[in-house]
Order: sequence, then C-alpha cells, then structure tokens
Amino acid sequence: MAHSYDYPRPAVTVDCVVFGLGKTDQLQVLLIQRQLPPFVGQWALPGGFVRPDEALEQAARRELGEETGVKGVFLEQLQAYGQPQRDPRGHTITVAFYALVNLWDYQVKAATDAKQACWWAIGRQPNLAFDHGKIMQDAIAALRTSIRHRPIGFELLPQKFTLSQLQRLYEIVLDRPFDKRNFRKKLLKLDILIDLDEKETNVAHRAAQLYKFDDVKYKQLAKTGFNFDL
Amino acid sequence: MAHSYDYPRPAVTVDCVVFGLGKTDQLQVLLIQRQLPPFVGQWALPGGFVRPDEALEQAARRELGEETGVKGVFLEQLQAYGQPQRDPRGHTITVAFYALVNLWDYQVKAATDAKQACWWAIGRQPNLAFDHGKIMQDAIAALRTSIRHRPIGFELLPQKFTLSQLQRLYEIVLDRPFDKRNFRKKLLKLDILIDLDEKETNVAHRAAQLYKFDDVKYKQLAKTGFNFDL
DNA sequence: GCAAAAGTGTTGAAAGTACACCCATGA
DNA sequence: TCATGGGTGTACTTTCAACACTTTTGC
Repeated sequence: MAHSYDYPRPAVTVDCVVFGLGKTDQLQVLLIQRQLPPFVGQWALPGGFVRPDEALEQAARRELGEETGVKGVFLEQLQAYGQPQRDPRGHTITVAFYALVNLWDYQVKAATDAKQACWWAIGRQPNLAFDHGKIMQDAIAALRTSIRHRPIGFELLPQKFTLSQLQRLYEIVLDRPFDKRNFRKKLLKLDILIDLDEKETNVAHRAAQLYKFDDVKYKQLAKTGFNFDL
Repeated sequence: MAHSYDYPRPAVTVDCVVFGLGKTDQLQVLLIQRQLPPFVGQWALPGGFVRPDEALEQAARRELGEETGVKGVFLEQLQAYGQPQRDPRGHTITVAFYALVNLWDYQVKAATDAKQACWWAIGRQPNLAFDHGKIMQDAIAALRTSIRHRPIGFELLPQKFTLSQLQRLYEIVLDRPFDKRNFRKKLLKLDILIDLDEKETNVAHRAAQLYKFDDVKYKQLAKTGFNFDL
C-alpha cells in the first residue's frame, strides 16, 4: 500500500455559491471579478485556499467575509469537485458551499459594492471561470431540493415577513406558480409560523399580517420525523 | 490576498461507506482492519490518498478495488470532511462516498474475505478509526433520504427480484414496516418495474413473480419531474 | 373612488391507509 | 397435509387542486 508521502498533494480550496433575494423579484447570486491569474478579469465564485488547520466551513466563511463582506449567514456544504484539469495551475480540489442571504434590508449591497463583488440575477450571470458554472448549476438544484424538504427558505427573507413574500420566494426559487389559498392553507397547517400581532406599514394597499419562523416547533417536529414538502 | 503557495497543503483522501444487502435480512457495511499506523488494528472505512491528477470518484473506485475487491458498483459522493484534528498525522481532508453492493450472488464475499475486509451488520459494527463513525452515520442518513427519492434501492438487489425482496429492502433501510398490498400497489403504479415472465425457483412455497427495474421509463419520468416518494 | 394586494371556503378528485383471506409450492 | 410466503380488493380518511369575491389601505 502506497504512503501519502510518496505523492505531491493537490491544493484544496473552498468556493461559495451565495444566493440572495430582495425586492427585485429575482434570485441573485454573488460573484467576484478575478484580480489575479488565472482567468484575470473573469467572474467567479468567491472562495480561496484552505489554510493549515482550518476547518472547511471556517475557510468558506473567512473567504466569504474577506472577498465580499458577507458574514454570519446560512452556509451549507454542497460537495467536493476534483476533476484534475479543473484548475490550470494544477490539481486542485474545491469544496463547494452554498449560502443564503436576505437582501431586503439593503446593507449587504453596500458592503459588497466596496469590493469587486456584485449580485447577478440567476440566468443573466456571465460565464464563470474554472468549473464554477457547473458548481453554480448544482447549487441551484440543491437549493430547489432543500427548500422543498427543510425550512431553509426563511434565510432568504427578513425575520418578519408576510405570507405573500414567502409565496413569492417559493415561486421564484422553484420557478412555478402556487395557488394563494392553497399555499397559505398548507403553510399555516405546518404550524411553524408565529403570527406576530403586527402588520406591514407604508404600503399602498391593505397591510399584510407579519409572521416569523418558529425554530422550536420545527425542531420538535423534525425529531419525530417530519417532511416539509411543498 | 494570500497566495496558495504561502501555505503547506492539507492531505486529501477518499473514504467509502459500502452498504451491502443479501440473504441476512440486515443492512451491512464493509470495513477494513488497519494494517498501518495510525489506529493499527482498528476497523475503518476503506479509502486512501488521492493520487496526482486523479479524479475523486476514480480515487474512491481504485481504493475500493485495491482494499476490498469491490468493483463496478453504484458510487456517489456524500460530502467532504475537514476538521483539522480528524487525522493525527496532520491536516487531512477526506471526500466521503457511499456505495451500494448486491450480496445475493455470493461472489463479493469471496473476493473480500481474501483481504482484511469484512462485512458488519449495521448497528453491530465496531468503533471506527478517525471520524469514520460520524461519516458512516451521515451515509446512513443520506441513504435513507436517497432511497425515498430516487430508485437507487435496486442497486442492493439482484437484477431479477421479487416484490417481497424489494419491500424487505425498504423495510430494512428505513427501519419500518410497510403494508404488503399498499406497497405493491404503489410500486406497480410507478410503472418502473418490468414484469419478467419468469418465477422464482427452488422455494418451499408458492413461487413469486420476478421483476426488473426499467431504467428507460424511470429516466423519462425523471425528466418531466418525478418524485419516487414512499 | 380607484388601484393594489390581502384575505378567505367549498367542492370534486386523487392518494393514502387499514385490513383478511385464498393460493401455490416443496418438504 | 402442513408450513411458508405469494398474491389480491374494498371502504374510509386525508390530502390535493381548482376556483372568485370581498376587504383594507394609500393615493
């Protein structure tokens, strides 16, 4: 059996597919324009090399903060990519993550505009460096699956949200319409929304009821076996 | 921004959680007893270092063949593990895979018995080296999820199988009983089984109808959006 | 008072669930 | 002839899917 030390090691990086949703009615993805070779000037996923004795998720969060200013968000591993030719500098394995960011309170935009990072509408983004296009497609597929089985969608909304916002979120991510009455019935029956005694303000129409997500109830249900299907 | 070359690289390995099912009525997992430090003598997942310019899945298949004789099986990536302390030799990232093996035609057993590999019933396996226990638990969870959404269960059965075998498979993996009539109704309605005009032989009871899985029909359905839920 | 989104129930179709007996085979 | 698993239908319940009008608010 061969020892590890007989061989040079591949490099290891992390990359983040950061999804955002705000008032634009479109799912967005956060990309950076590369400053260094290879692929100078091309757009790519934020990411970079894992440091010695750094955990993967920690590396992903560090790179995300350094390159885009995004911090403290929902972040979950997608999978590793290791085709030998995926990086022209040599054998490089990347561990991809996807993140969800609430863009309704417009602070994130400001933080990222300072850097060479910017939000693109999904489907209108430029070609990406490396195999990042493929990684992004896989992340979209994973997001669609996840959002139908676990309540991660709330990460894309403000803490207080309306049922219409939640419905639009599902419609945008899954790219299909839902019936308003059936959608509300289903979500309220799940019993994971807390009805805040509070309404929207400053809208030019009837003010909607505000809700927040009930972590505790969801976790209870999740333990006893629970399916968040839509 | 720091360059990669400023830092030493972590090592990269692959590990395989190989699930098998045969006549024992129990889900099994294939483990090897370590011959080299660290953790000499302890049981662990088969796996090893990724070689230069080797793709991840290719490395997993190579190690699996070398260490256990298992070849040509269903293999899918689980996720990467990179806690800095997970390997006492130093920072090592492992990309975990899970595999499914049909143990009904008893060739695999022979091939693996020659090495230091052996099958353990899930739940009765020994403590594992490294963080392999955690990886195995994650793999079981992933298998349970996968089997409910995609027709991967067939990988654990012979090509020709009976509906009772299929039902036992679901019962064993998901660890709950199914009603015979309802199970049959549901699976036949999915229309992904081909009724071979052939029966079981050499059984001390009424011979069961044999079926095989219909790849083509499944792929058609999968394209038009399809859910294999049970 | 009008534009714009919020909110609300019913009905028919489909799917899920619970349940018990006869059948074919080899020993 | 008996032990073993194979095979089958129905009634009830729950969930899904389709569908339209009234309410509140700001302008």
